[in-house]
Amino acid sequence: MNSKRKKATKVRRRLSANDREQQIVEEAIHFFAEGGFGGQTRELAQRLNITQPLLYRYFPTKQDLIERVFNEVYINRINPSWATLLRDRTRSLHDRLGDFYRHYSEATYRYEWIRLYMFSGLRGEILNRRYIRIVEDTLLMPICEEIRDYCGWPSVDEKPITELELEQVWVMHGGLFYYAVRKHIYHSEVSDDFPAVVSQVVTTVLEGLQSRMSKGKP
Amino acid sequence: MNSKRKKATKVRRRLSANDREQQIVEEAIHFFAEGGFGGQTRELAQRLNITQPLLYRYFPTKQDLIERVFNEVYINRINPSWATLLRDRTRSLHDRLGDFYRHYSEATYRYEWIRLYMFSGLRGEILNRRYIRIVEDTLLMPICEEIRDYCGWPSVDEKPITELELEQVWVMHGGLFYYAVRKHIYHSEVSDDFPAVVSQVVTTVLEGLQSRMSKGKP
DNA sequence: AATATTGTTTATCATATGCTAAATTAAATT
DNA sequence: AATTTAATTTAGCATATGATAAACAATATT
Repeated sequence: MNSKRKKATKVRRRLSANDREQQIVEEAIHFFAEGGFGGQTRELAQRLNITQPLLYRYFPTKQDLIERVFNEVYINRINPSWATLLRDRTRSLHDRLGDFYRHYSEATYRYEWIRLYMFSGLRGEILNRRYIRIVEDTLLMPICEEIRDYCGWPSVDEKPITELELEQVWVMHGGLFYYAVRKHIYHSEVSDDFPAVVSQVVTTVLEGLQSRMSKGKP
Repeated sequence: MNSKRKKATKVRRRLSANDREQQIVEEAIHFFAEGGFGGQTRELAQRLNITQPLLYRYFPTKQDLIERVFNEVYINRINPSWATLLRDRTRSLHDRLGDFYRHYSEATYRYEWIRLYMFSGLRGEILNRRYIRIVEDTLLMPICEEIRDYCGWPSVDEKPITELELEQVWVMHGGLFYYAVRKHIYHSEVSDDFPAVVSQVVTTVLEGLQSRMSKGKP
């Protein structure tokens, strides 16, 4: 049994190519999220307890590894069901937005996600513009439409969403995102009750917009 | 006269120590804002049309230059008169906030400012936490107080500003800041009428919060 | 058990990069 | 004009860093 336990606890020196590759990607996510893409491959290898040239067996260049990290972190992170949730008019818009931001924040307001996203943006990667486009089209525009309905404004068929309406929602969305920036990038003190913040903000925005209903806007 | 013009237009090869130092700092601001603090001193020197070792006559280390850049960009950027402006109850709060964000955005929503700020944050510099502290104490808290007055809520003496009230203002402030992040970091399309965005958002937030007055909050 | 496969390491290259010392030369001073 | 001062350049060091080739060794196959 001693030998068995030994066998069980012994760290396998060799992993299958698939396992090793996945292990490298996982560690690279943490590594690059902490220090940016300027981080050295030797240091990454050290954290993995492997030699640096081994990285190059799995990823021909450092850039290839970085792109793999992008794919791992950002592909399929936007759940299509969120748009469905947002459009479910059997529920109050306040509750829908609260639920949505609970899901959305769980998926994206994470240390690695936020930091890699900002590093990527500063690098000028297309990733960010692409992601923003998707957020706008599949999440913010639907929110705009639901706000139209909530406020009793004309439907989108009658009048397209204006730039200002979208910007209004962007400020809310960006303001909530900025909560995560303060937390994970500035390491600043933030409220530990994010759902309460969302509830408060959503209420304020919805009531604020609704109060214009009588004034004939948007 | 020919010689005189020649003399006037001729580029001086040697600058006074002060001029050269200032010139280096100016270029370093643009240089580091573009590519981050990992940018090479040789490339910076090339942009200045000087040799790289000359940089080290003015700044003993690269880090010293970086710190000088921080000082140049972030010291005394918060104008104390803004707080005065915000507290001027002879004007409508909507107008005061509009004016404030016009000034504030002119000072900080700039390519260099935004990007260096984010690079700095990702690096873990104390700069950001220090700056946030100042923003909170001298700008956001006064805004919270003015909102109290606007909504007819109890004064700060009777009841301190709650965490949630501050977070509400942070979301507005961060949302507007995020406009600049979208523009200067993601290079995304944003409305070119920022004052209109501010006016819209401020109206929404103020009306939204005021509509709770009857409900006995904050 | 012998052989083949492939995951891993060792040794190393080429270039990048922060920084220094000494030489050079433009400008100021005498 | 000669001399001094100081801004600037030339040459180069030490280490960092992405990447490669070949040797090695654990595991799978025969």
